[in-house]
Amino acid sequence: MTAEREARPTGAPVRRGRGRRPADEVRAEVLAAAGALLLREGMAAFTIERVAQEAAVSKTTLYKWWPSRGTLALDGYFHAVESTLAFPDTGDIRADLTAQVRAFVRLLAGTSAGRVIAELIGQAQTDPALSAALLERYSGPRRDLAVARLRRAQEQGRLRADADPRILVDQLWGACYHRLLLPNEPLTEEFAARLVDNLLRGVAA
Amino acid sequence: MTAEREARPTGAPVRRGRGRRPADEVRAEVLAAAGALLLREGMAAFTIERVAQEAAVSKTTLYKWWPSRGTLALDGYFHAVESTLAFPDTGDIRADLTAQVRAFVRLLAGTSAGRVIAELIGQAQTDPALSAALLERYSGPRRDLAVARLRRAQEQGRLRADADPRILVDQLWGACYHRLLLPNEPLTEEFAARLVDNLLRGVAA
DNA sequence: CCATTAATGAACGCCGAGTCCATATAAGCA
DNA sequence: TGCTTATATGGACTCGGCGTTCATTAATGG
Repeated sequence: MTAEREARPTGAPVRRGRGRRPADEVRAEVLAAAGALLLREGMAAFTIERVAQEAAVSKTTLYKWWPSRGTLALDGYFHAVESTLAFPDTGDIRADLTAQVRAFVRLLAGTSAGRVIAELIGQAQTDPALSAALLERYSGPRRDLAVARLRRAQEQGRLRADADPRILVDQLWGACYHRLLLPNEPLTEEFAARLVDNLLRGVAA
Repeated sequence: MTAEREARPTGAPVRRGRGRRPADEVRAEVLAAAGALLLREGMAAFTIERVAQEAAVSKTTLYKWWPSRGTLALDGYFHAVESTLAFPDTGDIRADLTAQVRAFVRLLAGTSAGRVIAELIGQAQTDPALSAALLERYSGPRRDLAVARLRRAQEQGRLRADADPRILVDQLWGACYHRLLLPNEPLTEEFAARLVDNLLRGVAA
């Protein structure tokens, strides 16, 4: 008697009946809806109830698969931006660093991803599950890539051997996060370039 | 007829009757309760309702004076820690920077202030009122002090004249915030010292 | 083709946000 | 000093999201 056979136009999943459904299908719909909602309206509007509604899925399903709002948001973000994890090595460490930090600044300041990342980091400060996921799946891997590239530069004698690559990462990307999260000063590509410059040349007179 | 004349022991304000009360008195009780709650249980437990209860004050009063949960928390934090804003100038820029960044790391990693600051910055990402207050009353003034000290070093010829002090601030304190907010790596005093070292000497081979 | 399995959806209780209105008290005035 | 007025106050109220429970229904496998 339930005559609910409508074609799904785009984006808006139709309400299905009750009962078991293929997990993959549901998961895909959830991630799509979560990512879209996140980029469109930000973390403030990103509520479990809202995601359930937009994905045409029950809250129970969400709670079954994701431990917290934050982790769901993180998965939605990854699904939406399809981040390409790579750190090219042209042999020129200065050029490579500058290119990477510039690209990062462009991502943060030029797209809606910046706000989302800021809100995810913010949410992580009071959401242990998100914090763990963020470290393991986002900042950790990126940090590792940068450290690896810096280590190679050290081996090639382009960088002082006694400089800790892990600390350099904080002084390059951490500085960008600083301007993202506490925006007293603007986040520009010129800023990115000067970060690299300061560190390589040193600023002592 | 209301026989409610009890001595206020410590910390726990007695319930008063209805009606107007001296604003200063109420404000002091609110800030004390807010600060204590914040340091004791963190931002997750810091709810308007909870503060109202612990300060023995009605929610209406809180909403009348503070635009958001975050700004109330910020005021409570300042009331609790009595931050001493100073940036000594001994003439030795390296020593001064190292001392300041070290002290900052000690504050972040060694006391409960670190968690609170992290949670405030986190909350600010989705709370415009807190964001504005944080920039104007916390990060802004601190940034200005550091920039002023760096400018003096430039005038004295200790620092390259073409280095932007504002960017150096990001590469020193921003790096610390990075390890605070995305704790993939530990936040130690040795880290603080090496931040200064890297920047002053440069890391190019 | 049917029995088993397991995800689903709706409803429920709880809690905190933010608002409204009658009230009691402090402040102002005579 | 005594009264009036102005205003902060407190409790009640609505709204919305969280997280859970339980009967239901479809997918799965023999």
